[in-house]
Amino acid sequence: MLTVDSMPRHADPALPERRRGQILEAARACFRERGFRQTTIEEICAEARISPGALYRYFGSKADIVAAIAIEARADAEAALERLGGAEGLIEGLAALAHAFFEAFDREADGALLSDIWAEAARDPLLAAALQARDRVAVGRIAAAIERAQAAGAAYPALPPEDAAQALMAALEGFALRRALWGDGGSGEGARRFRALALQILKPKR
Amino acid sequence: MLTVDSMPRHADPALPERRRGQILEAARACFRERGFRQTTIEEICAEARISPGALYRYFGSKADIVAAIAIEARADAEAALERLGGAEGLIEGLAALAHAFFEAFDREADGALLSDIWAEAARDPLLAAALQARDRVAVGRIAAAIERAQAAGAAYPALPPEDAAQALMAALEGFALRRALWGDGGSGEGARRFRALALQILKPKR
DNA sequence: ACCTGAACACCGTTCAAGT
DNA sequence: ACCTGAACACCGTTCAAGT
Repeated sequence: MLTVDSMPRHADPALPERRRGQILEAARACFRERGFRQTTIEEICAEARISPGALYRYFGSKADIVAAIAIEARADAEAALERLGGAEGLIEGLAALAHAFFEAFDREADGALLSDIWAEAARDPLLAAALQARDRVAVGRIAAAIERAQAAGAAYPALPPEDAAQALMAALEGFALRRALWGDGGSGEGARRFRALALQILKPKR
Repeated sequence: MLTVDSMPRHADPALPERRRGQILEAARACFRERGFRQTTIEEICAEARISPGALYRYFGSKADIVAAIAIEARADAEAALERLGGAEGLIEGLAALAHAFFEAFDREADGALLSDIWAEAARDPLLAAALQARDRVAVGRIAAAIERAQAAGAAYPALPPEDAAQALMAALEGFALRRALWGDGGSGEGARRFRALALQILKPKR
């Protein structure tokens, strides 16, 4: 016989999102501690106080978990894109983007996350597409900012804005990788180098 | 009783090198077919016609095998560094380097090898150091070529030669990654972009 | 000295059973 | 509806035994 208490209830609609957050939080803690490959699902489960079976209800695979973390980290960094004005703010804005980019990956894990996500993307077309989509937004924003600066007479790249933006993003990732692999330059060094490059590419010829 | 035939013989001193080559060859074939992570040691052994026990006599781990392949691939690409003259040959030489770099990784495996090696290096300090050593040579050679070009009046980067060289290598790796992850541009496209960037960084101001 | 291949160890993932 | 945790599957690596 059904009592009020035994009546079927609707599931808490916020549960999935909460669980995902709980798992990502735990995973981030573990990755920071031991790196992506050395942490086991079991460890993430222990940290999240959840069973493997439950975890796999919310993420399809271990790779999905890293993907989610890496995409969030990039999103954080790319918030700096919103503040990208044209004209004189351009170089400073790009330097801030670089700074945010490096910071985000330093914070979320050691830099290993950066290369792990690329390795993962190389064999997961869905992840590759997700990264590409973010990249396109970034390149588009930077190119637009360059065009605004050009219109204001504050930048004269010989490269088309789109190509310049592509080169800047490629270099940004290259610098980030160097930083991750061999701690190239302390905290501000990568950002300083990136800034110098941006200046060289974008500043007006005399 | 010892007969001549049963007397201990000196081992073939060339055997280790031959075995390593045989294993690397087999591994390259497998990686090209299926990518690094999907190929198992067992498959490499089958391709090399050798047992797991024998394989582990010549390589300490699966990661060591990838490392050896990646370092060879880089060495191939960097042969272009030797041909890096100063003055007007500079830009063309850099374009050739980029071309060789992309080619080498296209050939050895899909581009996944590029990101796999970075991911591996992020947790293997020995590999990271080996890559860094190669990188330092490359940066040094490029910087020297820039200085020669400057002395000849053919290049006037506002950046110090060393910084310009670092930026070029970072961008080269960034372009290579884009290429690997989302096939950015066909065969010549990455090299073309890199060339345009080098020109922008290095060419004299008017 | 060099090799074989069965056994081991270690995870990522699944699934039958619980509430 | 959501969860548990034991079992499974798959590989990288080792090692006792062979030649």
